[in-house]
Amino acid sequence: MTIRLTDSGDNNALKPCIHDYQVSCGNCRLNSICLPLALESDDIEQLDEIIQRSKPLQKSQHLYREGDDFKSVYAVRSGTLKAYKTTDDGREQVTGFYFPGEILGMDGISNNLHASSAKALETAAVCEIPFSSLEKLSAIIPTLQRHFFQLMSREITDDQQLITLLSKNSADERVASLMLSISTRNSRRKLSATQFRLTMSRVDIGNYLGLTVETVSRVFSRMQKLGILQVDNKEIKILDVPGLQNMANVSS
Amino acid sequence: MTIRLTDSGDNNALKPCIHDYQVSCGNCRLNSICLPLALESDDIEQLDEIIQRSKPLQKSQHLYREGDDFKSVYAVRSGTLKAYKTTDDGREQVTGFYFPGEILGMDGISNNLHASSAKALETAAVCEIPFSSLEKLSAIIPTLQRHFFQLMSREITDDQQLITLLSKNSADERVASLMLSISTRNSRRKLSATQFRLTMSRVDIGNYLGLTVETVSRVFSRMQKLGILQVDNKEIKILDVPGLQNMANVSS
DNA sequence: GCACTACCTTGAGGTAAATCAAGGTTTCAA
DNA sequence: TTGAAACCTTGATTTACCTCAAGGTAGTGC
Repeated sequence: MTIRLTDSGDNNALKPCIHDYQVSCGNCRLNSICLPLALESDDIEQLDEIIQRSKPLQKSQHLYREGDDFKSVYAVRSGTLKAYKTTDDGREQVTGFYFPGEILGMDGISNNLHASSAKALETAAVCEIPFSSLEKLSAIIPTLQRHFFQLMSREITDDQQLITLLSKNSADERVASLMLSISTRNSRRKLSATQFRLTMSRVDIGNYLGLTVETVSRVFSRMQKLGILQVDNKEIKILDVPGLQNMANVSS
Repeated sequence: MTIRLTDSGDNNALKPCIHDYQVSCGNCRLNSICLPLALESDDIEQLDEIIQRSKPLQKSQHLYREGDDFKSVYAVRSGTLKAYKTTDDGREQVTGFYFPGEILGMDGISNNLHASSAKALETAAVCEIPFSSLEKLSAIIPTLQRHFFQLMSREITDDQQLITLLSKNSADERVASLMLSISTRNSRRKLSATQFRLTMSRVDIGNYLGLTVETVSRVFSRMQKLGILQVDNKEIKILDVPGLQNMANVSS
């Protein structure tokens, strides 16, 4: 992962130094679910030019902090991040988990300051999209403008979903819903919908769902006992999808 | 508010018939806090042209319903509206209250379907802003594009605020926060920050804050007993602003 | 490999808010 | 003006989740 300029003396020495975080949107395997979605190939090239790819974040490193000047939004390339706010009385509120192909940082647009902090839950790579360039490009590529409006709107509906979950659902329902959400997002990325490793701690999950660690832990134990989930620390296997959906209280 | 065509026989009879919902953005007293904010006067004229003003909604009439085709976003001109979703098991989740100068309907952009319903809490007038026109205009008026991005971002941060409130705060804190929010939004519109009439029922408040009616009612009684609020049914008078802020647990 | 720390689980007991219940008030239409 | 429906308040009881407590497990740096 480190840049090794002293690798070799021959003329092709630079080639192996083009690291995978320098892959362009056109080649990126996430382009069908990420910002380039629905763009023409020459539009993708224009988008490519404004995007900055930097070296990966280490676990627990911050991408930005609440109150930082807002300059860019970010697309997750690999790994997972959590976004969180610190409340007036110093406690933490996790506002979202972000997986590859998802965009974060849009909450900073309104005041030109990041409204939340973002931290890597594991080694993670992101594409930085300078917002001023994105604005200019949006004005000339209607599809891009539309798509970015849709992404922001999506963030709103996701938040509303969480509001409903927090306001109306039991601990069991909340945890079940999160497991289903992770499952769905995994399958969008062509990963297993039934088996995955949680990158966030029980504390983070509880924090996101408005529950204590103990409650989250008890829900997992209960689900395991019911044969809905197989839980081995962070390793999750969904054994009974309909059972989980039923527990989450969702129709279909 | 009623149309009186038989008012008078003289030539000026039509003048009083130009109702206030036909006022242009340029003349609207809300233009400093609404969508035209920060626009140049000729830009405002262009915006004016795409905006449709129709006759007011009666109390409990819907502006749009969850699942309706998404065509427009709306700016509240007068009155109050609530946005709500119906959960899978048929219960209602209020996702927001909208006051004059505020924009609603942006959650419909992501799927081209309204993600929530909007209902008037009292007689209310709105300006309809067809989204496709707004998109086109945004591409040629950078300030408008920026401003609309900011409005959407603002909706996201507001939702995150509510998420935190639901996840971390007690019933007292939630109700106190809502009272402060209404107070702040009133003063933005040059109305009294300390005295107002609630347009929503206790059920709506509870629904929005993730509480039952009974709890909301008890919190109001408690606040009254503590001399923080004077509550006379829907009429609210804030007697002790610092006390209310203290109860809401906000740092000033 | 060991020790330190962070993380996870389980149990017992307490509590804020939900539920259930009943009576009062306001609103609105006939 | 009256009656019905919607809305609001207050009390008693229940409950889901929190808090406190303690022990176990996994990960990490020396």
